[in-house]
Amino acid sequence: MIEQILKNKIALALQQLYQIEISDANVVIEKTTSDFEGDFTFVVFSYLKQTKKGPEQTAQQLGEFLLAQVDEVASFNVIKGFLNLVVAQQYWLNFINQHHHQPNFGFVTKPTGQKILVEYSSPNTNKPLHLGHIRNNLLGYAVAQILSANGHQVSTCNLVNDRGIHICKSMLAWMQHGNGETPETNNLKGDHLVGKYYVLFDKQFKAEQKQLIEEGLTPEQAEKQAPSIIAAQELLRKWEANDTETVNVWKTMNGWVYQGFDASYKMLGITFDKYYYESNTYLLGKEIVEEGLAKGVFFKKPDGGVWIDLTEDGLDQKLVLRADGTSVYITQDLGTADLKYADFDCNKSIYVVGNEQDYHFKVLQLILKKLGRPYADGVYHLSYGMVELPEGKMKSREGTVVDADDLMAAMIEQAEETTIELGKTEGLPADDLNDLYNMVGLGALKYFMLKVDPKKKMLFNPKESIDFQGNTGPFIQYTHARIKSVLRNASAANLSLQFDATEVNLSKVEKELIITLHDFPSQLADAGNQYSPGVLCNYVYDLAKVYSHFYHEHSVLKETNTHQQALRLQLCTLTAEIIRSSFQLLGIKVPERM
RNA sequence: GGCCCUAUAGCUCAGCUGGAUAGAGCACCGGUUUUCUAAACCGUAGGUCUCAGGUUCGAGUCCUGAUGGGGCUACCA
Repeated sequence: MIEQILKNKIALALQQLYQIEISDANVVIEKTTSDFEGDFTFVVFSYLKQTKKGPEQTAQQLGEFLLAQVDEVASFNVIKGFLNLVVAQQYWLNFINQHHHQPNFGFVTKPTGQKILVEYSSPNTNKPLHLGHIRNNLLGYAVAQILSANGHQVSTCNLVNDRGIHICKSMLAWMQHGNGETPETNNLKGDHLVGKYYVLFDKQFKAEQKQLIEEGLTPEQAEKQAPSIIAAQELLRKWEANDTETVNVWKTMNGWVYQGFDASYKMLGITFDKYYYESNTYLLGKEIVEEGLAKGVFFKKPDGGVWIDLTEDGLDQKLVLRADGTSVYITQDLGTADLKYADFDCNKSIYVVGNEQDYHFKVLQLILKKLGRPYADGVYHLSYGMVELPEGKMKSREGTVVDADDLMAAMIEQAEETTIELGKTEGLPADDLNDLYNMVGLGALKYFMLKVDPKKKMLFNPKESIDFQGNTGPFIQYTHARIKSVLRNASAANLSLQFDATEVNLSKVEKELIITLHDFPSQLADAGNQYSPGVLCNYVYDLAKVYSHFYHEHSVLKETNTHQQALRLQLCTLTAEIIRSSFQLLGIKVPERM
């Protein structure tokens, strides 16, 4: 790529002209702002002390050096300390000619040797997935795909939180009020059925608390003494004692939930290489506590609880094992971290988990480091912000959640309405239309969630639904469909894809399009390095916009210069391919027509 | 109390390791269809980048402090 050549030669120039020693990796060049002539810009200000010359003079000398030494540099101009370099048209034409028909252009095919495990989704099995889970799932899936496209060996896993007091709450309510109701008898999706009883428990629990408070108890007392919660805790004890009936109910209800989750995951288009279940892992980590005590990393308090003192690292003291010998969250996570490392031998382990657990993961990584785990440095918490509604935070127990299944269905329905409204249904069979509604509705949803910087909280307004115009998934899908249409027509007319470089002229927008296409590999790398699908979203949107501009300025099929036409066809081909492959990484499908 | 995140146009968001006149979309107003798909394109308008200092050739970006919003931290996961 040209950037590398330029950096290399700039480093050489600095060394030969001014005896400045700098590695080409540290040379920074950027794309020239559109208001100025040139393709790449090198800013000389920071080198002036060493060159002992003025900015214009320094830039001028560097420009002359590059012009003489680098074939690809056609000309240059200097404005203050900015050296603008113009790359020869031949370079751009060669680039498009070489890569226009390369599938998965920009993907790293040579393995980096890095093994990465991405844990995401990690749902509780007491209620259906909601909007927040959608963000998690899409992020985890997309990040795994992007890392894979960057040449890493990526695996994914889902740590299912299938035990604990919250599950017992749903179980209890079902045992009390379910009358044997099942997903089949009621034709209700399994996870929704279980969620219904979770809400029912909470209602009952709240009512009991209210009554106890009226009877003179404090709110704290009422919360602890309500019959429901006592019964749920009893159920948890029975579960831990492996009581047959309890375990059977637990298995049955979790089974319903898994069926429901599978359907939702399928709809979302996400998969996992491995499932971990907390019921199998929740006892892990106790040996590590022993190990830590022996190593002096942990210490025991008089009551028997085991702690770690992280005050020197700017954190607090943290409990790692209760006085009664039972685990806390971090105990299990230590054990699970070891387990994952044993299973996958990964040098990078990514946890896609909400930002309310920032502190927890800081602690986890710190403990792993202090224990001398070889994989500790590779632990990375991909923290994402909450999805908020206009009314504020979602509360699953209060029913103010946006359900994942409902939302997806609503998006697809919206896509259908809009498609019909625009009269785009002509000539397509019903099956294809249904596929299209799915692609567009889910594409809108996915793009909407992925384009936002993960660490920022985001606002989702279900009433306004999601736009299909502007910076959206459907706009980009539409761009793809239009290109495909052009390519279909071109193929029907047997148009040539070969051009002679001496017979073509690059217009401004054609060149802009080539430069944007050329930039894809580095954007993909950025998205990988930053674990941010948003980088890719913004890039593809930018590409689609540049293409649209090109589309409106030039016609392809009616171009009479066959060389120029071939060039344009190549531009179309590569644009469509990059849109397709990028969207694939984001988990979004692209239609051939829409 | 301590720690973390965040603040950019009326709204939702970009702005990469500091670079030239801070960008999109939506909404608003105006224009474009004998031209390969108008879910499109073009144009107008909209900004003290929360505030105050500092670092330097140069700050939306880095540092310090203040304020607003969110989160975590007191044996839940």
